[in-house]
Amino acid sequence: MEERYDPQHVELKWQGYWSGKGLYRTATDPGRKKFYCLEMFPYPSGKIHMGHVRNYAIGDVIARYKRMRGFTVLHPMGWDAFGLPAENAAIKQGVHPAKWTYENIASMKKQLNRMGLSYDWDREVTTCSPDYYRWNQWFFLKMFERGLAYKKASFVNWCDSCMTVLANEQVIDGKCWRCDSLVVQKQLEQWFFKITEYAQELLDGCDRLKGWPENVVAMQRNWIGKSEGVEMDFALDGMDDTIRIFTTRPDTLWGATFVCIAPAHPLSERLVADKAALKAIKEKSGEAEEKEGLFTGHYAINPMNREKIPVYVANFVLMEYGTGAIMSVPAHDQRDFEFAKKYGLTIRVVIAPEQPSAVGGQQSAENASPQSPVPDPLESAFEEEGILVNSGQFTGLKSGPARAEIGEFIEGRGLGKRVVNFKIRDWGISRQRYWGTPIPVIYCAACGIVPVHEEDLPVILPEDVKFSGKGGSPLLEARDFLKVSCPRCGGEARRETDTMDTFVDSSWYFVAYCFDKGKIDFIPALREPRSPVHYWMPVDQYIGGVEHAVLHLLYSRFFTRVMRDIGILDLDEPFTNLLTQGMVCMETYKCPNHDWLFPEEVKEGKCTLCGSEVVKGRVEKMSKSRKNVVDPDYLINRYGADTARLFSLFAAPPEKGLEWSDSGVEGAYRFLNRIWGLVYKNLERIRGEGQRAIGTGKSIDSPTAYRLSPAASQLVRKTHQTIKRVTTDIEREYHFNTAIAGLMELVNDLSAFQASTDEDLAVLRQAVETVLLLLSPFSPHIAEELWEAIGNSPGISLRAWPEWDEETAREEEIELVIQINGKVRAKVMVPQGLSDEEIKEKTLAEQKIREILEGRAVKKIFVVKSRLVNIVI
RNA sequence: GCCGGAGUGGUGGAAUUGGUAGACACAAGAGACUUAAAAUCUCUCGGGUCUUCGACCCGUGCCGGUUCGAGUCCGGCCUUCGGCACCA
Repeated sequence: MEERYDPQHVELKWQGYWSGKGLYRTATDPGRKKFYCLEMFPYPSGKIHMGHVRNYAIGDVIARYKRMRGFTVLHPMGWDAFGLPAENAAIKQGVHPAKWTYENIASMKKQLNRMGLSYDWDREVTTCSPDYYRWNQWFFLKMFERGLAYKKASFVNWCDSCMTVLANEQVIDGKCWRCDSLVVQKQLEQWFFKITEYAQELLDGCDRLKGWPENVVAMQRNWIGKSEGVEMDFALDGMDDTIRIFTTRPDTLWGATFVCIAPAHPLSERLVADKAALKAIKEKSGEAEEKEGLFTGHYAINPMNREKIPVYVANFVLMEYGTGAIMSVPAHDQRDFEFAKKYGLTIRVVIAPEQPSAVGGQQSAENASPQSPVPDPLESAFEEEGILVNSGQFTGLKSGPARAEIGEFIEGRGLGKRVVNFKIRDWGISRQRYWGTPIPVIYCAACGIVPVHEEDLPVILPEDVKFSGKGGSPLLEARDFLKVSCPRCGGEARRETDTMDTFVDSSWYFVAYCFDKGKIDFIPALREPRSPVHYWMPVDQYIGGVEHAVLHLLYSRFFTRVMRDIGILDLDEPFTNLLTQGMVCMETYKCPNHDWLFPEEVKEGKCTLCGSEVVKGRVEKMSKSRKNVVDPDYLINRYGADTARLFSLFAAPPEKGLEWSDSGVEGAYRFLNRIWGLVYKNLERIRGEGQRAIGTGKSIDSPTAYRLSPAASQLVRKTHQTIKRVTTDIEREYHFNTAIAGLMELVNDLSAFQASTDEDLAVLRQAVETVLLLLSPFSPHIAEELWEAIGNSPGISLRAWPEWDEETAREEEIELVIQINGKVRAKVMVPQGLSDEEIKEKTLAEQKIREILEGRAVKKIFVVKSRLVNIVI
């Protein structure tokens, strides 16, 4: 029996025990309530970082807690294993991406296991394995059948010297990250998933994401970007063509004094004579700061007032949104205003601000005087709503009603129609990359695009390819892969060489875990209502970084609906509750000679490399570039996983940023040591006497059950209060930091407790057991070790979570706070459960209060039940 | 610009539905133990005033309001972080 707390020894022992017994294998028991707890799976970069530690510690506490509460828990882990870094490693180091990836997985898995995370590794999922990605291909085929996967030409970042498409992240200052040559926008045929088909549904679903952080929901809404307006045709003067524009402000139609079209608009080539100027504006559009335009020499007719207005090509108009053409209302749109100023165009006011109405009450009266509510039309556009002026028959209406009426008018006259526009665009999934899922499509000269037959899946990514580093996908050189016969006509054909965006892999992995032993098979699920998918989905608690607030989470919501429509899922939303944990941050240090320094390179404010004074930087997200990183391995070697977990859970609530501090880690370590010492100090006594008393069958759950010393009854009470506190803190928003604080309080009381009688020892034992049970989700190894040490059979993590008794937890006496006019004047101890009248009497009888009240009239007394009295004088 | 958070001691952070501001920890200081140090344990720890025990005053970014009572609710600002960004 070890006397000293040795985390390495304890943790290895219990990790071996857990895996040996298969303690965290998923138990599918339809009789119990299920709980699916999921953390975002990592990219296997090779090493875990503190962000992982925090994410997985949070998830593990929830999984362990729910298990103790009697749920059947699914708590899986896997690998988001396709992606660029593996390919870069192949180019730079000559390692095959598969080898690199699987080696990284092995070492990261070791690290995760050292943290004592309670995963069911039987369900491990690796997205680069054919067993997994065949289903990517299967989904693709299903979506292709439904027209949800399609091919179209679109603009992409293209590097001419590397001959490849680049992701936005690989374009640095408009240049290729690899060869530094200028990146151009090139039109290429690309595969898309039609997420726009679900835009409205994804938006509506936002209202039902009650368990998601508001900001994430807001970001999703924002990204989907619905706006309602009208589309209408402006005829070109003296030509047969018309320009279709989109506006959300039909109430400003009479103020339209020019029309702008996007440089990429199909009409711009035809309308502009000066091709060189057009080319210039096309090349600059996108990142240009300054608004620039080019007069086409043509005029359009405003259909409302038959006015002839000039048509411009303008760099601030986007082809991708709306119709790629706008009517410009400089008086009421800031961008149009700036443009009109620059090119000397007419600015006509058609919306007047509403007068501050009397209904507004005091505020508007107060605010009215200092600044005039009427903006000077010459300084900026008036973009708010108001009353229409100079607007023909609609003059005098308010903006809102005017929009409705004008909308009807336009539709009635056949001038245009009311439309809904979304910002969200279809999801381009083609990547000219090797390390990804092959898109299961074959090109046949005779038949065109032919999907691979379902029974021919998976289309295996060939391993025997060359990584030249010269750009272009290695698949283009893979003859055996490329050459294929057409599934339709049998003729000679060629495979698609593009692979899928890795976000496809992560859009449904949470469903993959539902299958036992990772044997994914959606085909029976199509018919079988008892499929494990239906049992486990949706994910009850999802935990991950906020950086995925839009892409991954939105794609997953989209995929879930597609899966529903295919018939393998019976729900709309994949994640009932979402917790976005904050970043792990740390101080930064900078040396005048050596730039950023690792924390260990700083000693007493000096750089250890050159001895010069170190400048303290901001607290920033841990990152290699800032060198403000702590290696989880180092931490675990030095303090153990229990300490690492405890600290990262205690220092801040999970949704907030976590600032790393070495002394904070020390503090967590000290706390565990205190518990260790506490148990071993009393070990002989609570193993013997304590157990005997418990063994009588009576549990010490009420101070009145035995004749207990006041100190012992206080400890029983505190124990029950702590169970209540820890439980409610976990249940309510997963506030582990306050739950742990509660545990610390109980441990502090326990340390001070002197047990003399057998009853005292029984109380002590019960309190210790409670501490260990409550601690076990946070720091499971030490809890197991001490649980066994005091004579219990191992396996604390599957024990029932302790219950508290409301009656026992209640204090007999309460501290009554006495206020006079809202200020605290006295505190008295009073028995629990007095009536308001009795409390008033007690208060007024108090010596100090009598002194203060001397000669003053009491106006009123407020009593807050068992807490506070406020006397108004 | 738009959307969403956040401003509380030296620091991280507590404070159910308005009801004792600063739980719990870190750092700091003092003491005990020790030949000494580390570890451990005990005490102090928002600011100020006063004659002490103790008492009183001020204090949750700023200004105002509601209320017996505001960190919490309302109105108006300031600062800061994150996201989107010429979306018509």
